[in-house]
Amino acid sequence: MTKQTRNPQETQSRILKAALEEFSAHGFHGARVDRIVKAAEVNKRMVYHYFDDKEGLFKALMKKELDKIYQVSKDEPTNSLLDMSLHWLENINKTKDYFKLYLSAESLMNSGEIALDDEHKDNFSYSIDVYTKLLKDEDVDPKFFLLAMLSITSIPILLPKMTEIITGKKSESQDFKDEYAKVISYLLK
Amino acid sequence: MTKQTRNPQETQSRILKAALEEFSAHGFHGARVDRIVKAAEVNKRMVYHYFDDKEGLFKALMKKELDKIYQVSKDEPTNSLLDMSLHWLENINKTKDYFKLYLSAESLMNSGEIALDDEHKDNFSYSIDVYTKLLKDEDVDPKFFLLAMLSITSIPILLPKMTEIITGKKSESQDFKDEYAKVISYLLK
DNA sequence: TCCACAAGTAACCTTCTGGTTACTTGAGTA
DNA sequence: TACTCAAGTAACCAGAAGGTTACTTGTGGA
Repeated sequence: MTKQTRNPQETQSRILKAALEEFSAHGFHGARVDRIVKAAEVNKRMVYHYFDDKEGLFKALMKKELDKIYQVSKDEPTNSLLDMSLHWLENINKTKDYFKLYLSAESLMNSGEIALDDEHKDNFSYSIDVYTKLLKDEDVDPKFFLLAMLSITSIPILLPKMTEIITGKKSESQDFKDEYAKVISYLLK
Repeated sequence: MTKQTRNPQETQSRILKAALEEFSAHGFHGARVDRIVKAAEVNKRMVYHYFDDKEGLFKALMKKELDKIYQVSKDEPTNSLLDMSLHWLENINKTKDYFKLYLSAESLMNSGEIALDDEHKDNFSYSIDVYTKLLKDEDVDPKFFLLAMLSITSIPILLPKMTEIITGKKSESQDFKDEYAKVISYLLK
């Protein structure tokens, strides 16, 4: 196999990689196509060739990252509330990018600028089922419980700066996770 | 007092009001000065006259909204973890706008586009003190505990769409608050 | 071997958008 | 009353940003 002068798949994945960086860091409106193109070292035309427009690129990324959520979801334990929550905390790095992209999507959806596919919405039914069983004797709506758990695990991703200001640790660090896991254990004891 | 044809204070507050809407809905980069100007029914020049530039306007808003946080903080009960958390949930509408603005500020800070005044950082020391006392016999770092409580109360604001998808209720509704309060009670029982 | 089409390039275009210029008008005050 | 300066207006501008045009080049199949 000789080195190819053309490589559509690599071109696409280079674009996606650079776009993920850009959208995560700056959000949809803050992201610059020219920066993506430069970082990916591809011709600008290629972005439009493969993804139609900025929005198409964004949606392609969302889809790709949603798959990673499924991966983590697949391995979720079902035996206890605590283990489930710790599982999501443990896998924060895999779900991180999706949440960051989703944050942009939220306001875009609210202002009617984009509509997300339904697969992004059907994402929670499995977890709700499990929570329903585990919480059947409690006066707590499993859907609201899920939201609370989601909150706890996603905030360090969505507000890394605030997280660091408050706790003094970077949310990616093991130190952070260890100490935060104690809080979750305390809440679910 | 005759009706004035000029009213600098009202002009400023009209700009601020419209800007809050715009920045909350679209984030800093998604916000459009022209839309703010149109909604506020003022001349575009006035924005630059009073606030220098888009960033100045954004910072002025952040400052204004931070004051509301202090208001809620001032009335925070100190007797129990549960009451403290419920207090923030109860006052979600007052703190809402600050959180939404802060969300923009996070990525702007990370990419070095703006720097926030220190007052936005010193915001948590009081709560940490209270938590420290209440948690003195537990193996839990109060700072991390604060982060968890902050997460739970802020996510419905930051991700209203996701909140609605999961729970089926709008995060502003009393229905939502009542049901969510049960989760918090369960966690802090 | 040749052809059709996907892959890739460079330069360009249009619209949007934050910000400005140059000006007028009203209000407090000496 | 006249002067000064803040308040307000309309038209304009430069540059940024997303997207396109018109073109060349490589590759896989008939």
